[in-house]
Amino acid sequence: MTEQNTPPAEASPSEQAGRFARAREKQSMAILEDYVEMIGDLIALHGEARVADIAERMGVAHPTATKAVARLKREGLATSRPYRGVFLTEQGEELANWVRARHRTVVDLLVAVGVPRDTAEADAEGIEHHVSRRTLKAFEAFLAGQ
Amino acid sequence: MTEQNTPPAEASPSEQAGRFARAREKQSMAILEDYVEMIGDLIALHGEARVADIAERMGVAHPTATKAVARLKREGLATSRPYRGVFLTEQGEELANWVRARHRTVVDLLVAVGVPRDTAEADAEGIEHHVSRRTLKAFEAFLAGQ
DNA sequence: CGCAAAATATAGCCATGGCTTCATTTTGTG
DNA sequence: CACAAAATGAAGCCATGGCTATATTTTGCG
Repeated sequence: MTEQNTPPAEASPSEQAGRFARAREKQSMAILEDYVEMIGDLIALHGEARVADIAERMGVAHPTATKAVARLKREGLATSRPYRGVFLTEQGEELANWVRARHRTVVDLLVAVGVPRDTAEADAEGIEHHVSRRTLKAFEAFLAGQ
Repeated sequence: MTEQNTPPAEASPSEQAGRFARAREKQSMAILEDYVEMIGDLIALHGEARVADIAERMGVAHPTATKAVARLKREGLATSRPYRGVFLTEQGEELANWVRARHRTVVDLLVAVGVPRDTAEADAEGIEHHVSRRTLKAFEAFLAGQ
């Protein structure tokens, strides 16, 4: 027994089920978002995104990055030709910009409430994907009122 | 073009790779944590956790819940006998308490920075799994200093 | 007490996102 | 300019976490 916690109370089963379902949906977007942002960064940095660089920075083997790119293409977020670099479609670029902005806001908020910068960067990598527009708005307002 | 964002800059490739790898690890713990917390809640509420209830509240089909329970047993977090309810081991209970406390803290922090309560509840379901101990400490300190 | 309904388990399918291994194409250098 | 090294692609494996469909066991009620 570590602590005494307030027992449940909570919401109705179906409400709760919906929350979990939505959290799972967001998770399926998360990897897509990560790759899109990464590709955007690499293009900004090197003029193009090579599969090898994507893989290295995502911390995965290249075939994994290749598969991810295939999925991005299927979703209309990226384009590529065999043995050439990867590029973002307009839609992909928009998503990358949005994701990058959200990432910054999340990090800034964490720092604003006292989280050390490097911890904030690390945690934001997972947190950001679950921050809804509503919550993001609240974060922005809070930061503005600092 | 939606916005002009600061280009990358960022951290070294290997640092970044490490962050993504860690975020992925946390993700693999997330579902485990969700189920453990849910089982703890149901036991507090009904004296036992039935597979059917777990499935309903998690918003999944029962075989999915059964599989999850099997994994929890493998990990030493839960026990069960065929056609009987599911219970937590001591380790499972500790985890459930910790997870529940973290969830509350995350919701409270979101509310404290201006997120509407129901949005906070929903987003917390995904966010909480990526909140490190360090960040949690910062959240607690911030809430205490309100 | 027996039997139908409800709960649980089992089997087998699918997609995802990792991986390794091997083939192919590009690249750059001697 | 040829060829080795590097980059990319293709194939196939594994675990996870969903699902449906089908068996089995418990349970509760007439």
